[in-house]
Amino acid sequence: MSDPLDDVFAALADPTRRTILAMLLEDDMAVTDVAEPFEMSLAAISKHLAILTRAGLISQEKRGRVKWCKLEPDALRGASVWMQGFGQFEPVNLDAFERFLESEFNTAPGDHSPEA
Amino acid sequence: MSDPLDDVFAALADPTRRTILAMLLEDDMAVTDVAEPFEMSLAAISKHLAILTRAGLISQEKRGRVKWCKLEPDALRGASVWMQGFGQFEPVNLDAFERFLESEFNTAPGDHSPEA
DNA sequence: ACGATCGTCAACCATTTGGTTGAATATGCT
DNA sequence: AGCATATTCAACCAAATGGTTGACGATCGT
Repeated sequence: MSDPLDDVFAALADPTRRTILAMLLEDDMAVTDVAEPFEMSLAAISKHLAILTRAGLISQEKRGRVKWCKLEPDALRGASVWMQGFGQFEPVNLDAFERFLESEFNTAPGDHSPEA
Repeated sequence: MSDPLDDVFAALADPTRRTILAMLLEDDMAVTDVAEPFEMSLAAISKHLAILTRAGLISQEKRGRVKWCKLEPDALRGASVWMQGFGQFEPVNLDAFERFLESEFNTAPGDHSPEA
């Protein structure tokens, strides 16, 4: 009954969560490591990660006692498409959009070289 | 001290507000007319519009006793760019993106034909 | 000047959010 | 077995959110 965009945008509305996503852009991380740079409890970060998971923006896989967090960038697609409905642009042709991105950046899928 | 993205994404997280934005895509509207299709008080809509205004997503101009609401799609740019930092796409060349959109849809700026 | 319309304000309310702490659970190490 | 580490759970809290209603100030039409 509730639009997934609700969860995605709500998840993105918090700066801590956006920072977490940016961190995960570089590499998958364990919950404890995600929490390390923040001045807030591990439990708080755990909640943030749960929210990101519910929004589909990350996935969490438990391996041993460590739970690994992985960015799921595809979850941003819906939101991105929605937003592109504004501006002067018409409802967007995603296939063409992807072709455009490919030709622009010549990037193989999943091949993002971390800059740090 | 607080990131404008906080306000933009928070504004977008509510389905009522997203619907309002979609309505304004077709045309500028008076507050009362924005409120009409919703089953909630005018005051509630007025608050939603205030939130959209604070996020920069719309502007409001009072002409006579009527306050006109106008979509400000540029406010989505920052959020859009932020999001495009994810996925497999690298930090995006917006100019190229716009050229792409132009060539795809061949649409004069502001010329959006409403489908309803 | 009067009444109707447009929109906001103020007070209130229930629910959600973002954080805390301490206990609990699950796994790994020796 | 026993202890340390990784993570969540539960209870709690303050503040923010999304809604209501009723009163209010502006402006329009007659």
